[in-house]
Amino acid sequence: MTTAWRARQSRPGAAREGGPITEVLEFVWRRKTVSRAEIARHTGRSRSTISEVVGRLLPTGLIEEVGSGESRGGRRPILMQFRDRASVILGVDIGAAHVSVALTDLRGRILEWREEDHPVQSDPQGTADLAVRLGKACLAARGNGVPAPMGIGVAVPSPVDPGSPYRILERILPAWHAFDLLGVLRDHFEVPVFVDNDANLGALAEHHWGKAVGIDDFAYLKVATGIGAGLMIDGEIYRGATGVAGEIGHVAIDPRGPECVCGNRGCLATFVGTASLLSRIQALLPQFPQSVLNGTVADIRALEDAALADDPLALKVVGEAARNLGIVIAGVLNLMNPGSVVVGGSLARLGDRLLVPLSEAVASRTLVASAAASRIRTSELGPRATALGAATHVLAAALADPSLFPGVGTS
Amino acid sequence: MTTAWRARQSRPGAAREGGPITEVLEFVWRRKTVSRAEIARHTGRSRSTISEVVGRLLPTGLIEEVGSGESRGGRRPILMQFRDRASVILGVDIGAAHVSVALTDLRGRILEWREEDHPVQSDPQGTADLAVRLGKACLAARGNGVPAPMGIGVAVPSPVDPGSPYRILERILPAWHAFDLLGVLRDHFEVPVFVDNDANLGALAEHHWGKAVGIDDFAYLKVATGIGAGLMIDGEIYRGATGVAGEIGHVAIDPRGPECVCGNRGCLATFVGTASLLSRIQALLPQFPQSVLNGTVADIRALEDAALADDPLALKVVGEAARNLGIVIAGVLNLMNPGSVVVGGSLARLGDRLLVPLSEAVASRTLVASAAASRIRTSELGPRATALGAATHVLAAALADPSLFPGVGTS
DNA sequence: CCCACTTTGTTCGGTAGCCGAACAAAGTCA
DNA sequence: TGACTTTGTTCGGCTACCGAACAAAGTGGG
Repeated sequence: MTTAWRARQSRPGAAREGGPITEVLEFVWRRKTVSRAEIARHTGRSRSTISEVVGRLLPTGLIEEVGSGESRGGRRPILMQFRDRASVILGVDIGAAHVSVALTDLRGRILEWREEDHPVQSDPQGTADLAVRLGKACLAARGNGVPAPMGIGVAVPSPVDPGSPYRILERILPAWHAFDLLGVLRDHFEVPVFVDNDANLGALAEHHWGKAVGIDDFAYLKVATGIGAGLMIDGEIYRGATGVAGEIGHVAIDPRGPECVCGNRGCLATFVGTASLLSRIQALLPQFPQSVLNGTVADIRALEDAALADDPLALKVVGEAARNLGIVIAGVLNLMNPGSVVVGGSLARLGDRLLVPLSEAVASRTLVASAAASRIRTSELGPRATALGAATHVLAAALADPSLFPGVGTS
Repeated sequence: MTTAWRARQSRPGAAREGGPITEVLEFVWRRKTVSRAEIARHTGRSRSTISEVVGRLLPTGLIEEVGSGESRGGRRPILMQFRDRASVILGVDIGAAHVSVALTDLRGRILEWREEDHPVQSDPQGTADLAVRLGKACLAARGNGVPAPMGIGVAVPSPVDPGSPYRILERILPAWHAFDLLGVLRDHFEVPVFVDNDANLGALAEHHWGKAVGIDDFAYLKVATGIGAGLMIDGEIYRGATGVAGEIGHVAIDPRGPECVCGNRGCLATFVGTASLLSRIQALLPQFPQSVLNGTVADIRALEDAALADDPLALKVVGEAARNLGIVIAGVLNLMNPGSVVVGGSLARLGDRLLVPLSEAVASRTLVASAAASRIRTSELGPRATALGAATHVLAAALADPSLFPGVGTS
């Protein structure tokens, strides 16, 4: 029963949301230094309004005055900047078999980092305790200078229901049924806690710090143990009707392909999942006796390292995966027409070794008109991208509504 | 350079856009009859605000008072309703080889209908003239009772650039390069003109009058001469970065399939386009000598009629197309997780004969969790859906911003 | 050096939008 | 008949924002 009436003629660049406080805050955040008059010019608000808003924002500590700038023929402007160190954020990455925690400032810099393997699937309480412990370790390592974080973001390897984000993981991990991970974190740190799917948060990280800065419509593919996509539409993460948008692991790419655990044939997951890649190595080893992978323990990191060393077997396996990935990405391009595609996850470190065969597969399956095909890139955020995205979620919430975080200027 | 900062924690049902005028207008439109107090309760605004807004809306003629309703224990409410006949709208459907025009009231009722075949692809000026002539014929047929329409909506069989919607059709139809169809219509009727892609407008029509009423996230597939999709996301039509979102005709579904005009292999268009279906009939005719299609002129309408008569050959061809369509729809479900899928276009009249094999193909390719798979339906709007959607676009614009249409209450 | 002109930032009414309270009108129910 | 409800309107007030006016602080030409 949502509002049925919102379609209208598109009006580019006329969107103004969240009120002037948000507007000013986001503008200051984006620039290095900026004056009141400049804000007024760029936002279209009057100088008096901006002056008043800035006056209310200064005591929060989120922005600060920082000397005066060059004159443009009149009085010199008072420059202001965003206080990146006004507070800190904890970003928690719950992986399939590990937990990692990043402590970041408000500019996405990772101040501290803790990571530990853990049987996440079978042990919810232990996972929650571990997340708390790692988070406390991050805070303790910074000493007295850093007070309580302004919020905690959590990335989970599972769809998140947009309606009730506090029931998570149940679908995929039965042991987590009704376990309140967020409640544990909230009780321990006493700050707001946000959750989202890991691929969605990876997309958010790319949107703020990575290859999708300034691009409001793009698709992010996380290629690691599993495979998932995060879709950003008009600057917001798209979750779909029931929160499972982007679950592309079981898109069929070959009706005659191998059987998948989901019961179908030729799912993408049967071609590019970790397990699939490793078994593919085993199958091809006899043909590549001189491969560095021969005799080693099958491991996704070993595969990546071998590919980076231009091992023929590794390159062949990666190339096959890239082409299959390309089939799905071509479908995404044709259907959604994103402005860009960013490939993340551990395989992204392969760079062009992944991108070249992938782009070829995409180009051969996309209309020439869809020039977006040329804008496929690999992420450079590395293995900490997911935790960073989790922290970014909190930052975005803070910029959108600073009143949610009253105790920011305490530091 | 759009606003980079809009991501935030999802807040269900808290969206309030367009100001109270729009809000009241849309609410009255959706209900049959409604009182001021009821509007206040449902919108969350105060009674005083609603009273004032209604006072400003009444003289426009868009809404009217219509007696009093049942008491709920106190004073009887003054009921109001939307004036469906306050104005009329022209909806123009530019097809591949025909032009059709619908004259509708503000409730989507088609008051007049004109249709004529025309070589659209090669004759832009003639097409524009025909559209003007059919539009005038519709208006003339209603006699003196109906004044000038409040606006004109145009559906074109081509992507529309969301940034500059006045350059259309060029990509696919070179003869239309720089031809200003919208300008011709605007000059002749002197009212606002809106354009969009036919599949997008089909989706809009379903959203207002068809199977997607009340559903803000869904995918509409138009299956006719060609195949295209219209995506509605959060109540708005999604166009993608360059306006070609939903162009699914060349999504690859079988890497070993037949070659397509686009140069790839196994495109959806090679399986379900009109030409493909007809050639498939020819290929199978020898196996079905008793088919009613034997000896007739190959024609898409004949195929549909035969299928409706349960002709085995027709059912086989339709079933194959449905299964191939199902592969793509499964991909759409996995990627976008829409709340519903509506299949439109001429093939939709086959109903369950299309839907049953299609749903089977989808179910076998979708995760069980994605219950959305069960919500695939065929449109019932019929062959006038596209023109109706074009008119609906104008209606939606009017409800969103009634000030755009000053001369409404003239009738 | 002086004076006209700019730009910045603040102050100060004024306006528009919306709300809550109060109130009259019109009803129900015991 | 009287107490209580609901509706719709009026009115005072609050908030957000703007434009105009102004002081502060600069530039540049003569």
